[in-house]
Amino acid sequence: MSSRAATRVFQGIEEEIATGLLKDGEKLDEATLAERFDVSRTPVREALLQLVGSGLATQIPKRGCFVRSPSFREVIEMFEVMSELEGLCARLAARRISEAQLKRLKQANAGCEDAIAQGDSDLYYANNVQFHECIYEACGNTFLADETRRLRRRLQSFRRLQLRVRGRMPQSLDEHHLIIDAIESGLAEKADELSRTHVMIQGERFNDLLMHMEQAH
Amino acid sequence: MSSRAATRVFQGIEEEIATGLLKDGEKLDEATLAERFDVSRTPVREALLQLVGSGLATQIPKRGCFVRSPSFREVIEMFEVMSELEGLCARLAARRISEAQLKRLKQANAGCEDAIAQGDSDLYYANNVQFHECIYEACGNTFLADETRRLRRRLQSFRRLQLRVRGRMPQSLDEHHLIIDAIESGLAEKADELSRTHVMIQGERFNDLLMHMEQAH
DNA sequence: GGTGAAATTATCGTATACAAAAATAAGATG
DNA sequence: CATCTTATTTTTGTATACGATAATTTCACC
Repeated sequence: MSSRAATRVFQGIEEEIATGLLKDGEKLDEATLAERFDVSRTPVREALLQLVGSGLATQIPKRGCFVRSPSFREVIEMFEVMSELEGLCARLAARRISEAQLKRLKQANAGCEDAIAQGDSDLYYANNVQFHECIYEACGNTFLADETRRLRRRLQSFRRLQLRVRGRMPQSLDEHHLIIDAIESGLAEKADELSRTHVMIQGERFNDLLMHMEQAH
Repeated sequence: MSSRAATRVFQGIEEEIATGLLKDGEKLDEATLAERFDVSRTPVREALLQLVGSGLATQIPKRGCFVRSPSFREVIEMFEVMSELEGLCARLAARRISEAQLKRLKQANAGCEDAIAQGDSDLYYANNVQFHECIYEACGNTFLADETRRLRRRLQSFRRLQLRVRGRMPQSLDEHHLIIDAIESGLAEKADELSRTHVMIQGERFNDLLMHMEQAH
């Protein structure tokens, strides 16, 4: 955790948006937030600026900031882009990965297997992050890796829910194995294709999940 | 022009970085900038935050902000991502473009032809922007379009130089024609492939340009 | 003369104060 | 009673003031 109040507020608001405490369209009142986080308006304003920068809020001049949860359509659009970026990472990784990186990639996946054996979805989540992180590093394009992480972060809250969807974890693991094989064999196009569908399936699962949640209502 | 001082300062610094007045690694001193733009430190700090957010500066806690021009390697990396995004835009556009959008796409390209006939590189640049803008709109993915524009904007200063490279404009136009044909025929994969190479050639040309500039020294 | 510690200085990060603009409420007029 | 105008209030955007931390300088000691 950073010692800066501004980042504390930023992460705080970010989390409240993710957990649904702050809903879409809700006004982010500077004075109220300042009081709630027990700081002055200055760090709150800095946090709001960063929120706008990362797309979680919109700012209307002289009218204030408002929560901007992406619409259903927008989430699908983000998954469409995410699948492309992940695909590119995998394609490049297939050409550029080192032995050490490949080893770590396999270790991360082994961690995923253990998590499934233990039925621990949080542990799976952590190892899954590692798995993808290995590919990002192996792609040899720092800018691409950063951009992909950024988008992954934005999709995080939607992604985490998906793992709870029945039967997703074992299927995800199967896909990981195929991706590793393709990368290890240097089959760039195959690794790309597999990764793209790996992500797009998550997008579709998100769709299923929404349907399910709407039915529950 | 915005009425906000913060955005004025942001755009001002942005331009000074683009024109080379502020060089890589140079310190962005809050007090100095405040005096130069005739505002207080508050809007300067907001501008710096935005600069950091858009990757033009880095911030070291308790030590201040510094200009962060992308390295040669990073520019190449950005082109690598850009080519992928442009490719995705074209692939989706091939599936989703409307008649009206296709018409505007052809008009933009006709504008490019005129510009070449007149030998006007600025006019070519303007119509070229229109050409790509049409594809962004036609891809039917607002998020993708926004992200691609964002990256295009960051590469702008490097891109503009390239058109001056000998023989680039006519070649670029040929590529446009092929892309239009692929999109019109609904050949998604072909449109993707053509667009990707279209951008990557620019990356390579940027490479050539750098070599040339280094020789001139 | 060189090295290390303490004092000084500078700058960042935050709080508060003020000004300007917009939203809201109140009142007058038809 | 509705509507337009005007006054009040709320809130944003900017300036200034202050405290804390890191960089720098000074000075003692080896």
